This record gives sequence, C-alpha cells and structure tokens, in this order.
Amino acid sequence: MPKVEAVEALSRLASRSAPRASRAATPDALPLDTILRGDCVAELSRLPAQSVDLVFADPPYNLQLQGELRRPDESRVDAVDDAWDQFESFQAYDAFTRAWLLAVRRVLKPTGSLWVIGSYHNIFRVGSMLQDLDFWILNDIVWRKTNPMPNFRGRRFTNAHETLIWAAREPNAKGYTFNYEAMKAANEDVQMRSDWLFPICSGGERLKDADGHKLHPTQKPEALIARILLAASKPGDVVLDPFLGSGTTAAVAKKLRRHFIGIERDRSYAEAAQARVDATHPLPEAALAPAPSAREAPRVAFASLVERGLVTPGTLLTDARAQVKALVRADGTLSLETAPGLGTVGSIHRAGAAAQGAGACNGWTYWHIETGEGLMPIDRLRAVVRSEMAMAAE
Amino acid sequence: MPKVEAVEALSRLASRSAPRASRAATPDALPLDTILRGDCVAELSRLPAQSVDLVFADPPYNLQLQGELRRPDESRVDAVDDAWDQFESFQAYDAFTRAWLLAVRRVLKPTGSLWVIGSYHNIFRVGSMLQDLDFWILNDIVWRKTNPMPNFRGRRFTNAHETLIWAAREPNAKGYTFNYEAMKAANEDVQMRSDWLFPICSGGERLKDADGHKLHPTQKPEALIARILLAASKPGDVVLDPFLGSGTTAAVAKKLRRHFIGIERDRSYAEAAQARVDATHPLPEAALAPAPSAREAPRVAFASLVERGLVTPGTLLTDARAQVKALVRADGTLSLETAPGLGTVGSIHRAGAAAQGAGACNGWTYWHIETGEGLMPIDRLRAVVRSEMAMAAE
DNA sequence: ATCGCGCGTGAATCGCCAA
DNA sequence: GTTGGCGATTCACGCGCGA
Repeated sequence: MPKVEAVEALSRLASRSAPRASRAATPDALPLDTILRGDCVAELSRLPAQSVDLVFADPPYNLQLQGELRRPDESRVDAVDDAWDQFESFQAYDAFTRAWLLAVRRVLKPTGSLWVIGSYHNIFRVGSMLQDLDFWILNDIVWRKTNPMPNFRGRRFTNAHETLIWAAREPNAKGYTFNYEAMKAANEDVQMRSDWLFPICSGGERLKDADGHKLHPTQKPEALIARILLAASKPGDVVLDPFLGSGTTAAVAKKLRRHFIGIERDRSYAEAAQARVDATHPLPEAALAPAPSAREAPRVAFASLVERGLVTPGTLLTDARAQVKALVRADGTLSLETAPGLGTVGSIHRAGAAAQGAGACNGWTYWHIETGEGLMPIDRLRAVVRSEMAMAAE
Repeated sequence: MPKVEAVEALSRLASRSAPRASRAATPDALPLDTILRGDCVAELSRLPAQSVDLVFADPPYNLQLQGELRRPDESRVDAVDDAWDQFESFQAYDAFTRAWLLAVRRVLKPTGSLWVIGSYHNIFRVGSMLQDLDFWILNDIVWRKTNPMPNFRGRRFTNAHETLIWAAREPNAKGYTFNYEAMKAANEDVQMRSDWLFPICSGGERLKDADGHKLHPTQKPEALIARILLAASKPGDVVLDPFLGSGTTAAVAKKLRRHFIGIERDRSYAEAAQARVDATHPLPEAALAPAPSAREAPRVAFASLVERGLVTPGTLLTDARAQVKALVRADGTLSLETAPGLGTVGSIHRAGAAAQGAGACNGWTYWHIETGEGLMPIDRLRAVVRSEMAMAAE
C-alpha cells in the first residue's frame, strides 16, 4: 500500500513539527482513563503510535448560520453559534479535518477503526477526506432522531437525522472488531441495519450548568455511543475521543469497561466531563459478557475429529441427499468417490467445492455422516469438540 | 456572489469547448418529453441555459468491487460491475462529477433545484463537489430500504439505506419549489422528515429483458422519484435526468404531468426507457390537484374587509382572551386601546406585535372579532373574501 | 397518588416582494 | 443592493403545576 505509506510519512512529519508542550518531547506512555486538555492534534502527537483500538470523533460541524431563527410563537432558537464551530471557508475546514485525521491515524492500531459523526454541513467534507487519506469506509450509519427540531419556516424537510461514518485505518485492513452476533442479538435476531433510531439527549441525561442552562450545545445521547462501543470494541480496549466535549464517550466507555482517552480544548467542558466520569461506575462484568460469536469460537480442524476418534478413517461421508460420497482419510482429508471431482483429495471444504463444481464450500455443513437416526452434518461433531474444549478451559 | 459568477464562467467555458455533434451548434429549443442519447455533458451543453426546473441524477456510484461476492449458499450476487461504474481514481471520479454538475447548473433555472442519489462510495465526493461549486444544500435525505440485501459476510452492518442530496442552484436562492403542505398532508399532517422508507424496486415494477434478467442493475423505485417530484416540482415543470437509465424519472414525470428530458448514453437502456414512457399514461389531473397552500393563496388586505363591509370601522378587535383591544379605523389600520402599545396605529400585524411587545405578529390569527357565538379570528373573514374571489375567477 | 395541561426546547446553513 | 412591510410557521418529550 504505497499510498498508505506516503500518508504515514506525512503523518510523522506533521507530528515532528507540531508544537510540543513541556509535558514530554517523546510520546508518553498511554494515559489511560484520562482527559487531556488541549488541542487534539497536539495532544494526539504526544501519544504512542498504534495504541488505540477505537476512535469516536464529533468534530465541529461548521454550521455557518446567518441571522437568528424564531419559532412560530416568536421565541428564539438557541442555535449553535459558538466560536469553535466557525471556519473561514471549506478550505480551512478541510485543512482542519485533514490534520486531525492524520493525527488519529497515527495513534490507531492497524486493527483499529474510526467513527465520525456529522451533518450535511460537514460530513461530505469528512467522508471525502477519509477517502483521500486512504481510510477505508466500512459503513455509513444514519442516526434517526425520534424527536428532532421541526423546520419552523416550512421551507425544507425536517432535518431529522445525522450521519456517522465507520472506517478502518486503511484498505484491506484485517481484524477490525465488529461484534456481529451481539448486534444481531440486539436487533431481534436479524442483522443490525445502517439506520439507527434514538432520541436526542434531553431530560435528566442532559448536563446543565448552575443556572439550569445546557452545559454543552451538542451533547450526544449515551445510547448512541454505547451502540458504537458495543459494536466495534471489546472490554479492555482503548477508546479515544479527540473532541470530548461533555464527556459522553468517556462516561460510556467507563460504564462498558473500556479504557478511554479524551481530549478537550475548553477548560469548562473538560472539568464537567471529568466530574461526569467520576460519577460514572462500570457495569457488572456479567452484564458485558460478550454475545456468543460463531466467528470467535475456537477453530477446529476436521483432522482433530479424526484424531479424537469421533470420525474413523475409512468412513464414507455424503452430501445431504446421500448422492455424493467421500472417503475420510487418516490425515483428515477427504477423497471424492463420485463424479464430478472423482479422485479429488483435499480438505472437507475443497472436496465439497469440487463435488459441486463450486468455487467454495463450507464442508462442515455440506458433509454428513450416517448415524442410526439418519444423516447428520459433521458440524454437529465439531460442536461436541468445542464444548469439550470449553469445559477443559475452566 | 462572485464565486457563483466564477463558476458560471467556467461553466460557459466548458460548454463552449465541449465536442459538438451535428445536431446543432447553438442551443436547441427545449426538447420536451424526449430521451436524448449521448454523453450527458455534451447533451446538456446543447440545451438552452436556465430552462429546467428540477434535476434528478443517479450518477455512477464508483463501487470499486474487488472480486465477486457469494451468498452463504454459494449463489453468486449479481453485483454492479458495469464498465460505466468504473473509475480509475477518486480524482477521475471528481473530474467527472465536476463536469456534469457544471453542465447541470447551466441549464437549471435560478429557481430550480437538484437532487442526487448515491451511497457512501460516492455521495461524499458529490456532496463536497456541490459545496465547492457553490450549490446550496437544502437537505440530505435518507432512503431507508424496507428490504435491503443482507451483509453476507457478517463483517459490517446491513447497508440498508442510500443518501440523497437536495440542493439549490446557489446560496440564497429564492423561489425554489417545496410543496410543504402536500408533504405534510402525505405524512399524517406532521412535517415530512429527512428519512424516507420505501421498498427497493422489484416484482412487476422491475424491468426485465427477454431472458427475464433485470434490465438495469440500479433501477430506482417509482415511489421514491414520485415523492421527489411531488415535493420539489409543479405540474407542467421541466424535469431533467442526465443519467436516465431504465427511465424511471421520465415515466414518473409523465405520470405526474411534468415534462421530462432524459439523457442516456447506452442504446439499449434508452430504447427500453422510451418503450416504458410510451406505455405510461398521465394520471387524471384531478389526482394531481395541488394541496392547498396558505402561502400561495391570493393576498388579501385587511383594508379590503373594511371596504367590503365585513368589518365596520369603529369595531373593537381583541386577542383570543379578549384582554387586548384595538379599534378598527376606516382605512383598515388599527388603533391600540390597551397597554402595552396604547395609542399605536398601524396594520393588524404591527398592532398585534406592539400589543405583545414582539418583533412580528400574524395579525390574521392574533385578532378576533366578537360574534353572537363568541370570538372568531379575523382570518375566517379573509377566507370568505378568498372564496368570493375564487368564484369570481371562474 | 395520578392525570392532564402548559411550557420550554433541541447541531438550523429556515421568506418574499416591492420600493 | 438594501430596507421595510406583509404575514406564514413547529414536533416530540420532559418537567412542573394544579386539580
């Protein structure tokens, strides 16, 4: 991946020339479960490379509002018009985006992944930059709001969603975490879709200052962050948020027994986030037991079934209709006894593929063994081995 | 808007240097209800400037598939791998996007608007380019699919949506069509949101070739296009689709009594689209009667109510609670009789605003008149005048 | 204690025309 | 180009208060 290497070189260059504070001239050890106060690019450049499992980022949206907005009853809408959300131009916003994404790439593990949330004002810039920097987009996710603000002037559709992008560090990245089974189980046993429905953050969850005003203009709901962490990280992983704000990511990470690193420039936000984290307690470990994942079950070679005596060499395996036959050899390979593929010797998967003239085949479900009560897929034997292994591990 | 002017200059330059076919060296008259066969940039450059009300575009998604995809049962997924969907790089895709967007901008009326649909593979490029070219994004819309294709590998979330961008020709564009009332009525009388739910195009609606294979890999559902046309155009408007494909936009436009112009490069798609259009018939006009829109109703001055004798000078108007009072003057202005604002003379709106200490007020709904059966908003009297005007117009 | 009502409010690129 | 007048325009949810 020459392009990735070029990007990494740029990233190193950027971090070398970045202004250093007194804290350290070389990357610190990983400051786990800490809120760092400062500019995120500068702070990221002090962290060790390839040390973070998951990044969640809620960057400024660059809203560019003109004038005030009033409701039909003449009350004023308290809009996001903070200085930190103002950029001079798309060019300036792109430069900002490029800088923090490069800094994030450096600290991400090769198996790590990145989530960014935004609206139509900024998300297209972020998505394009991710592609330009050779991140690899895995999904775009839509957060549908149950209770969005209406369009008061009746000139557009109600802006009822925000967009998240989930990306791996680079093309062909292997080993990023996706807890497929847990997501599926959480979605009535069908695959979790790319459109999620959550209320906006309000009520008791919304942090307020002493005067009862909202502490942060864009506090995200914990349920949204929790789904991200449950989908794309494991307990004990390191989760980093370069724009921590009111601290939702840190609080949810602590609750879900992930480590967090938060970066926040604004002192009052950082202090409120710290207080919030201090008041948050991890859930009981039992509540976080990972959902059973077929993918993470120990790999069992068919040969080990032969070794364990569950299948005797010389046995004939068949397909579900008992028309294709294959002989089990002592080394755990099969030898096809029927056309097409007659004489083929190979793994259960290759033999099954050859028997069907297909490019691939899951031999565990294709091949069956004769029992007193009819044909049984050999996958059932694998299940036996796995349960034995689980008992032995305790 | 100097930036817009610069973009328009570029656009003119692009159209001047575009290769010309024999058809014409200067822009033709608008070829209404026609399918043009050819490259969309070349064909667009032959159309008169500022002549189109609405553009719907479903450009190539640049899917960049690597190898084939199979379902768990080994059946092959018939993916979009057509030549027209392949681009060498993001730069090449961006250049393509820039070219057709500039060509579209030239033919769009200043009051026109543009819709583009895409997935995460291309929509970020399109959205960024729209912003770079100084289009003005009005909404991003999510098409949620009721029946998306599952993720067969279990490595990502089910990709269950596509994204549409709705944009005006330039910042501060006035007069783009948005049929707010119709959308609200279609959504159980609450504002239409930015997330829409439709099934993918399948079954009888899906065009098939002689062998029963799907004719076009990305045929869009008519319901999706219909909502767009119903939301953002009027009967008789000109709707243009630069990537017509199987002709959905043309067929829906004909059905909804909009004019269409379709551009399609591929001969077999263009022919199928033409046959489809020929077999499509417009809906009865009554079915397309626009939903009543307060915004478009004829303006009625309060003074005309006085002139017509519906309100007598000297009458006292009150707010809904009968606490604020104002005297109707012979010229149709009001004079406030109560504090705050006591003595203020002005229009029903200014008097209402003064009475409330607000910056603005809709006097038609604020002021009430005493009838035998209680207070009635003066808006009801306006309705009487309007219905008289409608009868007189017939 | 419970229910119903009124009020506040949320990442918003939020009007159009004539003078 | 700017200004000012006319007049059109909101949904879901949480909380507090009073019956």
